[in-house]
Amino acid sequence: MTDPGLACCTPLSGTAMSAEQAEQVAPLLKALADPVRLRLVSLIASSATGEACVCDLNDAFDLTQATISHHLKVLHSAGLLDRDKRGVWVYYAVRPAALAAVANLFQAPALMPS
Amino acid sequence: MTDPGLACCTPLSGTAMSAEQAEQVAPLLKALADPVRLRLVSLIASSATGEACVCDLNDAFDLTQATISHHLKVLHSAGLLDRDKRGVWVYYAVRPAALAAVANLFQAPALMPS
DNA sequence: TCAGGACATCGACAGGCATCGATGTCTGAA
DNA sequence: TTCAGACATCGATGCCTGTCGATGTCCTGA
Repeated sequence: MTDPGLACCTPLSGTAMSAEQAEQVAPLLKALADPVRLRLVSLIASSATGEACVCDLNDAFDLTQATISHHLKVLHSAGLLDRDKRGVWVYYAVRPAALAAVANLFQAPALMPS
Repeated sequence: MTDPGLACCTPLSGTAMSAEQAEQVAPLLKALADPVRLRLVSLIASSATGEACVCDLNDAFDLTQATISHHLKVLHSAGLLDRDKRGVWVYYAVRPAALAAVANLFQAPALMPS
């Protein structure tokens, strides 16, 4: 739409992230972009053993067990949590690699120019 | 729900982020949790001048000008972008403080236990 | 074998969101 | 004053999502 001779500003550089990269990372951010899920990940990550069982996570929220289970499924489907069933209880643990992938976003030049 | 005498695991630690913290950061992640908006921020952040005008951003996507304008509004409303109208053109620039707030999330012990 | 508990799944509902075409607003130039 | 272009806003539409109650599945202990 913009005529080169009348460009309003310098053309955009080529160091920005690609559409493919954005499509890959956005689902991770989407999974984390909810207060409940953010706290769930935080609760699990900050536990002494690095994991937490669903029963304790349920107690931390004023939400139905079905809702917590749904949020855990979303986080698990996004690859942010590992699921381990031990007897009657189910334990969730964070996947450091997935979290690191998001963390790298905010240290890459594509997002943090300084 | 869980009887203390029959606890399935050690109680959750207290270093996790608070509900208020989660409510504050989640909107920022939500604004970034879209491939188009992620690329918009990346395009702006990686430009030589640290800002970009809407006309160039429009050209980078196969989307309507109305849609791009909507996404820019979302990012601006979330506090991630600054808006500066100069004559006919509008320039958007990233707010490093807002991006840093999100980046700090992934370096805080509440999310990154290691 | 059976009962109870932990967790997942299902169906439903309300609200939110990405996208579009159409239209409005503002600015600079003729 | 008028016109064209840059950008925002509006209304509509179809899809996605957070939440719930109800139900299903699986495991353990009696």
